[in-house]
Amino acid sequence: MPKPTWDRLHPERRDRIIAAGRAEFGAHGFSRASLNTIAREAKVAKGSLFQYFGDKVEFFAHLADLSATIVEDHMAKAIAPLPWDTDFFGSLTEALCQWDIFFAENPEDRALTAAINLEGDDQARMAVRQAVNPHYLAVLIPLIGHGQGSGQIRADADLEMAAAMFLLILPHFAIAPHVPGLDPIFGLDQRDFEARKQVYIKFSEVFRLSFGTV
Amino acid sequence: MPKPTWDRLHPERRDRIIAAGRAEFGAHGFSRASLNTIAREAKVAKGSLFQYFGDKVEFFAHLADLSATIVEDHMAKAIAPLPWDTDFFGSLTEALCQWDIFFAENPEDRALTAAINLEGDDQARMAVRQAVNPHYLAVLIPLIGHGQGSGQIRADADLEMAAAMFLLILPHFAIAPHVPGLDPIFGLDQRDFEARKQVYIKFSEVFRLSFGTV
Amino acid sequence: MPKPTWDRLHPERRDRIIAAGRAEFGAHGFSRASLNTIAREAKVAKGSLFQYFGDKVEFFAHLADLSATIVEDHMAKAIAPLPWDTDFFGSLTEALCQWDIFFAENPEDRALTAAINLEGDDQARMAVRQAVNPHYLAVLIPLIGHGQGSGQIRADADLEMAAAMFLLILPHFAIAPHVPGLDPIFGLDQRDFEARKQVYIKFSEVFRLSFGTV
Amino acid sequence: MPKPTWDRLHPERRDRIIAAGRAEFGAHGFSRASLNTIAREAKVAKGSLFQYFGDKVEFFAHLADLSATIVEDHMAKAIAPLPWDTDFFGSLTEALCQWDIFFAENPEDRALTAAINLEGDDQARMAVRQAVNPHYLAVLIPLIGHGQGSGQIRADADLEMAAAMFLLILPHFAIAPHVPGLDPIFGLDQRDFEARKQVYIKFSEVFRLSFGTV
DNA sequence: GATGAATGAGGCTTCATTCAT
DNA sequence: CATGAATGAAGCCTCATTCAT
Repeated sequence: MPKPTWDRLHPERRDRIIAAGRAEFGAHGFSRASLNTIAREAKVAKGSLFQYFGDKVEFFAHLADLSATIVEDHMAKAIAPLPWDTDFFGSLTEALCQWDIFFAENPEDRALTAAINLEGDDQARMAVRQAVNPHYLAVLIPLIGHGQGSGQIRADADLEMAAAMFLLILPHFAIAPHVPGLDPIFGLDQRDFEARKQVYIKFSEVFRLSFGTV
Repeated sequence: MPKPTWDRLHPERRDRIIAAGRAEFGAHGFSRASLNTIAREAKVAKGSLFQYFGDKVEFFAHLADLSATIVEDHMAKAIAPLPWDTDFFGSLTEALCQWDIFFAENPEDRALTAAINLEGDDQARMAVRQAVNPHYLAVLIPLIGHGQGSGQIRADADLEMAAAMFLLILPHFAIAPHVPGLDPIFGLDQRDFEARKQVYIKFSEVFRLSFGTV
Repeated sequence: MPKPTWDRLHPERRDRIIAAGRAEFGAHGFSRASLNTIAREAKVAKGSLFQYFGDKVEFFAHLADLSATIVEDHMAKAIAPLPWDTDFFGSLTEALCQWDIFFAENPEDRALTAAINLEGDDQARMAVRQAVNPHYLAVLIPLIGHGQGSGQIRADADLEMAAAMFLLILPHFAIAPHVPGLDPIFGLDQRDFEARKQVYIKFSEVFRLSFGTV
Repeated sequence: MPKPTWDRLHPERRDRIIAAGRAEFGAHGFSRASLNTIAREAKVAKGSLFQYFGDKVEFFAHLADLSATIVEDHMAKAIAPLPWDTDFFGSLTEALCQWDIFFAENPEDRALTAAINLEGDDQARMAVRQAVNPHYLAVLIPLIGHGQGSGQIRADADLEMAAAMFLLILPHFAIAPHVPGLDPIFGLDQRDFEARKQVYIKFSEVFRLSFGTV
């Protein structure tokens, strides 16, 4: 989606632009982020940005894609060693903890995730989610399939429903602990990691009851 | 939250402002909504808005509160006649259908709900959700309690978790059928009501398995 | 076409804006004129201009209308005393001289006329000519009718053709003496008034031969 | 006027640049045409254009020259067979029809002619008309001389005036049928060819009365 | 209590031209 | 001779808020 120019760019320059973009879009969301600010922070002429991306939406979508790739890679590695075959739902809890930790430790990716999920502009949201969703599903789908293959998820379970619920709840778990006002019940934003872990345990349990074998 | 002036206003004038505000905030979300436009549509001086509300956020929060009240009232009435005592989860499906229908038939309340849930500005989002959440909970909490009282929800079920899941999924069910790109799995935005009803049935089933008595 | 605000404006402020607008549009034509410059020269906030006019085109059209009104008023007065009844074509020559003199002495109206007639943007040109043409015709039509009424223009002359030729040639006579490169044959831009007068005499003669009684 | 490099260019490359330039300048006029767009359409590096032409004006002037050459060649051939010696003014009508047809069938040359005649930038207009006018006159002058030689134009007619009028009216007849708002009286842009032909007949008659022998 | 004119910073985007490779 | 990345000024327009009337 970026223009060919983008790929031919000196890596150091490209990195400056990415860094500035991540910071700005993360801090203010798509609509209120300023390309002026990004250009200034990246020490790049305003017009240059438009040599690389057709418009603001395209730029945001690219950053979203990059971030989602990072998240996907990290999570793929983080959950690979877990004992899914023998303890699917325990591994799920652990995966949610890893998820929590990752976003706690990577505030920029977290902020971008928030920006992506809270975008109100139709066009921007569609572009950005189209870029991001495949990355989520690339991890989720095989994982759920694995659970079914190992006999821990019921053969007749509705996998679509499971995936849909994850797609709704994962961004929430990523963001809510750090964005005030998103979760008025658990108050995820006001608890420490240990307290949050209890929530993840409960959620895994809910999931087991709904989709797991008896 | 509105200034005292607001309440002393001629009702017809107040209604014009509310109507214009609902339309504008619904159409563009908080950040991109224009007070200029609202004043013009309401046939009211720009400055007047600031006689009634301290700022844009306060105005938005008030409209959100009003809308949530409408939704709460409607849903309370709609679900009262359902046979919760004898068929809690069937009633839940039916309630979700009513929920779907209400937002299908009331595009302005739906658009406001979307605006509220997708707002990226921290301050605005907190203000607005603080105004809205109590209305959701006012319906949800007694209902869940009722399910437990009638023995259809397990005595040891985690009611907080149940409420939290609802608070996450209800706005989604309200918005997703009409906002493109929110639900890439079920594709709620591309299905007719009958197809969506199947989703609600499945969700009730998930909920029964997680929280219901055996 | 201007917004109501425009008419309620303090006259002195309005005049400053008009003066700045005439100067800038006259100097650079519509497309290359800068609203920034106009606002600065008029000592008015950039945004204010948009309180008075919907956009750049509307602003330009208003200035064109004003200028055409000035020209119409001036010419109506200037040609009223001429002996049209007894010497139509002599009066025509004299009227063309007056026309020449007016634009020689009023460089801003001349520049605006040039800007109007040379505008390449379709939308702007249509808007602006719609505003201007009626003023030309308000003088031309009765005049030509007069010539016919007094028996100096043939009864069977094609008045439409006459009007059309005037509408084409009048702006040319207004502009060409002061804009280089428009008239490579007579070289109107390189001659003094007396030499130009010879051209007007010739043109009147052409006109007499085409449309006058024998 | 182009740099020497231009002539040494591979013809196919040169043609791509010409085609892209004609399309862009014709579509938007000189000021608003974009060299970026031209380079992209011609599949040529932006910088290359500046190897062939000193600047935008020079490029435009060259394209104008080319187009005028095409028009001149076409018209010279088209009017050669007409019976100027025996029916000068009938031939004139027919020539105007050919003129109309040519520009109806060659939208790019027409658009360029419009761009040339409506250019508001002094420098650009002078450059471009200097390039174009000789082509017009190369056809007009001998033709008018011919009319005089054959005794159909009066010996004492003012040929300069005749040429000047043509130079004003020919571009108008070329453009007005296809550019809205240029001709509010005849409404050339709203008529079909047959109706326009009536205008050309009338114009020839006007010309005959002014300059023809009795 | 109502008005609405004024503000001016800031929004995204486009452009002709240069110059190092 | 060709390339195309970089520039940065300038473009039009929008906005929430203030304040004198």
